[in-house]
Amino acid sequence: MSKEELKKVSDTKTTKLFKKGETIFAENEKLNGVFCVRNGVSKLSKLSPNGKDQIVKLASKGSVLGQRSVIVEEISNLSAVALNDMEACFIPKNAIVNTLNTNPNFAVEVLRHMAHDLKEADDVIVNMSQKTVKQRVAEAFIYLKNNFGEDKDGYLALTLSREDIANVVGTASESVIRIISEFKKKGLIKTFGKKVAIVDPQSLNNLAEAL
Amino acid sequence: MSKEELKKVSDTKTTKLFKKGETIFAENEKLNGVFCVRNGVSKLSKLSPNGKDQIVKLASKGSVLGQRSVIVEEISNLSAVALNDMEACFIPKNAIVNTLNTNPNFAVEVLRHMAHDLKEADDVIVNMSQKTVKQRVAEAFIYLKNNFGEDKDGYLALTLSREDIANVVGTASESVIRIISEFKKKGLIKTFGKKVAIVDPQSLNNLAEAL
DNA sequence: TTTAAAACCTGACGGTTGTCATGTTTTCTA
DNA sequence: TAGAAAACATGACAACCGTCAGGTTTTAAA
Repeated sequence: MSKEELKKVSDTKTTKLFKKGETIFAENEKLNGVFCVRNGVSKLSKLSPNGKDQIVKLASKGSVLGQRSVIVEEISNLSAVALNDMEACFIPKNAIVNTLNTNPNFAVEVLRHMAHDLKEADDVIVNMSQKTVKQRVAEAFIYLKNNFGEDKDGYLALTLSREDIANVVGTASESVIRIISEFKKKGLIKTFGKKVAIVDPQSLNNLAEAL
Repeated sequence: MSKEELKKVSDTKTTKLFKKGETIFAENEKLNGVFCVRNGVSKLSKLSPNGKDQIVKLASKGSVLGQRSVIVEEISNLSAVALNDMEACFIPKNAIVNTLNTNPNFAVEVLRHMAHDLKEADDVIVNMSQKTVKQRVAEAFIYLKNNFGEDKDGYLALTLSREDIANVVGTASESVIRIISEFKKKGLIKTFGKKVAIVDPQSLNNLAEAL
């Protein structure tokens, strides 16, 4: 959703706060508006029949949550949970729908945004189905670095639990833990508590791309 | 893309024919329009770094190919290949873009369609990352039945090669072959040449859903 | 119709990965 | 701050699955 267009609407709205771990909306919930992330990061996930939670996307500042469901007027297919303390503003459904129907530019902006998401989703499908767990973990670290950056000591700015990493990558947390300690032994990454820092980006990338 | 809206445009266009196996467009190709499928089925796939082709979507009558890339004005992220003899009409880029910018209804229709694709993609991500190969093969057969139907003898109307099934499911063709013969032994399916018929939909479904 | 190529099938085998079990460390909260 | 709960870590083990290697059958082309 376009930042400029949204600003018009969102600036008139008050900001909601969500604490770490708090649910913004659940799967199969009827949404009567979207949430625009101002601060913090949210995980969008879907429960699979085997009882595990698959994280489909990590949404940070500038992302809009729930737009898909609002547009097609369906209950949500994903749940959104705060990974750290978050600020988000709520935009009611009718504000969105009205603007969509009257302002072609807005519709096209939203369309562009969704087209981007769709491409990303295609890439995820290919990665999930063609790469090994080890490659996917390597890729996840690269993704976290590229999208959320590093802190002043070089550690990934977004710290995920081993469990959450497992849910991004689609594996068991034990496997993630094992792979992390393997990467450490090989000098690809280092850790401090839950924090992870990429030490050898080149080798990590080669591993992820199967070179 | 909305069938009504598209009809206006597409009815003025001539139909192109593609033979089985023919490429409609390749990955990383610049598209100057979209293809609207009139007849036949196309596979949309993406080459993964390990050299395997991942089929992301099967598109049949009514589907539009290439709209994502045209809308965001990027080269295509997928390739489209005919699985059987196809009829498709070509709609040039500017016709799409013009209508998008002037007709909000059209934009919203396209948006709805893309939102649907996005939800489907999310589901595929969950399936790929959380289910076993066996479950995914079972699900693929159910999908083929629900989306393309059966012929008069009860065989799936769309016949895929073992290789293509493997590329849908994200595995090796040998694994697909082995799983097919296992399903046959268990009385879940039967085959005649390359053709597959679902014999026990209930059990097949239970298997796919991990019940 | 003959022949080559492609698709299909099966077996063997080893690496990968999920599960269970158990122990340690960290985090949360009363 | 003590105790409980959650998260992290590691080992053992079996099932899963990809790969290789060798066949057979089907398809397509000469």
